[in-house]
Amino acid sequence: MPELPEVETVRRGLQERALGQVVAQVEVGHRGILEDCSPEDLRRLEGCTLDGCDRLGKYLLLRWSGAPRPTLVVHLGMSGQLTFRRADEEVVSGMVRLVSGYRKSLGPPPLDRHVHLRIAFRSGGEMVFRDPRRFGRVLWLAQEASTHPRLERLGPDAMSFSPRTLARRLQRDSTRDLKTALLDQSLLAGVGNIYADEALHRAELSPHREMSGLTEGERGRLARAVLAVLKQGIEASGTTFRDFVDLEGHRGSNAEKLRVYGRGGLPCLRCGGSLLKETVAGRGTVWCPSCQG
DNA sequence: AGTACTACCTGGAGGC
DNA sequence: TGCCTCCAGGTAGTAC
Repeated sequence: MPELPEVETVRRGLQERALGQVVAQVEVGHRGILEDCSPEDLRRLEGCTLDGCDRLGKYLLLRWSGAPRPTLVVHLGMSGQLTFRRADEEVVSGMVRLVSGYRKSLGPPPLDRHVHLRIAFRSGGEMVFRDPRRFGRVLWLAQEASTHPRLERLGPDAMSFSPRTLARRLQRDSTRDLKTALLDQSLLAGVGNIYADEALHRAELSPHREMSGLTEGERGRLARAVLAVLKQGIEASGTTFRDFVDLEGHRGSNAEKLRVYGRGGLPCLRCGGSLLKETVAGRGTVWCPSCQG
């Protein structure tokens, strides 16, 4: 379930490893992941150079040189994996490994049924988007200045806030419960189910409380908690429960740091009470009724 | 207008 | 062992 820290992990990988790559060939597998664009649109990337990689909430924005400077927008959905390997690397069990002795590509193998986009580079490397559950999406912005309804709906990126400005932002919410508000990408972009639960636990606030009913102190606590859990997730290269991997196929290490998500029925690590798992805002939610008030 | 709920999708886990 | 059912969740669309 890639949320802001997982997407940021992939972005940093692209920044370090894939900038400057020139596209040789674009292949599309399942075209259902394409939104408002066609395989023919994506093939216009051929000859373009990857020269920037930004992130907005859970969306990756891959900027390419060459007029009119197209942007490829990628959302990893639930199970999406974006990986890159150089010509002198191979993929073993999903992980990118250096191969001894440079081996020129013998031509790409057929796409596995979960690979929906493969971008081969002139260097012999390639970038692959794989997504078994197909909740992921790829959007195509033909020009630098163009945008997309999905991006226009997003609020400010969660990591763009200071604790104080985030607390002020949260104050604008109405009577919705905290869990619902944190998941609303138009309020702030990037928080998903895992980090919402972690933030609420850290802030010692019940997911059922109303945002508009928080005291100023509680809102400040929540804002600091949101930023802290996201920061911790980024530092651990993301949370891998099942599918998430970074650009090189490595799992993130934040799962072992989670204090509530996936721990329903187990003792609370803060007070020892039993963690409750229930459905809030239509999502599995784990929290501690004895210390989250 | 603002809010709430459901469909989409597949692999893995658990039950029998 | 094998088959069936259920569950996970981000987003858009629909219903209210």
